[in-house]
Amino acid sequence: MRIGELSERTGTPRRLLRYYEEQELIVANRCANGYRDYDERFVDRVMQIRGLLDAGLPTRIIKQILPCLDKPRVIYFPDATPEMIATLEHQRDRMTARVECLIRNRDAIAEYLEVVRGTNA
Amino acid sequence: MRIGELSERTGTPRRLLRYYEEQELIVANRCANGYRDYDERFVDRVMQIRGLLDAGLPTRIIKQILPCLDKPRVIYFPDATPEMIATLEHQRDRMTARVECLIRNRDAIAEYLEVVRGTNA
DNA sequence: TCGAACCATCACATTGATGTGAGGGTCAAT
DNA sequence: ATTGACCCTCACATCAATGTGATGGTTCGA
Repeated sequence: MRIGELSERTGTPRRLLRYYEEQELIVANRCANGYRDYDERFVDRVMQIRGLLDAGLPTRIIKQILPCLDKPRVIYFPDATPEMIATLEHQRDRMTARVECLIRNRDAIAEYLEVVRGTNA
Repeated sequence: MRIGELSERTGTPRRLLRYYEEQELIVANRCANGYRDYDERFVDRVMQIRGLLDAGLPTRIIKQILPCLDKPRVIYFPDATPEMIATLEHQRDRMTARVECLIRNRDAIAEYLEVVRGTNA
């Protein structure tokens, strides 16, 4: 598929798909005429990127963790340098902290909503 | 306490404490000489702000949800307009989505790390 | 062959969260 | 009274993510 379809199917502006490519989060094939050519897997991949961006991870970090998230678990051990592992562990812990913070605050919001609803009902 | 102490105790640059005030996330008292004056509660409050920012929420949204997160649950119903409630519900759902995305990806990272560790052990 | 609807690159603008520094008060200790 | 360590405001700079538009090539159907 071309960039327009991927854009529609992921709800992502073309501009951003090109930007993600520039940041090396995705690598598109090119047709003979220079058009980008994506296969189905890019839909999930792009949604994953958007979710992570939305959750506060910068592209630089996403680029580092994406390669180890591929579905058919293919691990290229050459990539698994000690530094890489340390980075991943660090990011894993940061994500856990984020999750806790989000849950804590979301629950507080939910509780507030319930009190308000209960009072107004 | 003054801004320097709050900065140290929260690990937040003074610049940012002033920025949060400018964005109306916090409102500092002023001493006679114009210095900002914070009490203990600002420590938690600032950490909460930082956590939410780190989790990808913009100050504009944080400003909206903060008032309903105060510990001694004090609900000012004048604030609880239908729009406000709708906003809160929307943010609550977005936060849930973020949590799910983060957990999914964090677990994938953790799994990767375990496989790598297992293989190298 | 012409126009619509794609695609490309390039470049400049904006927004939000920050960094940094200038220019200048306050205050406590010397 | 001076110095050092605070504080103030203001303003410009930066960075990442994103918007927007200029300029031009490709494809396809009327």
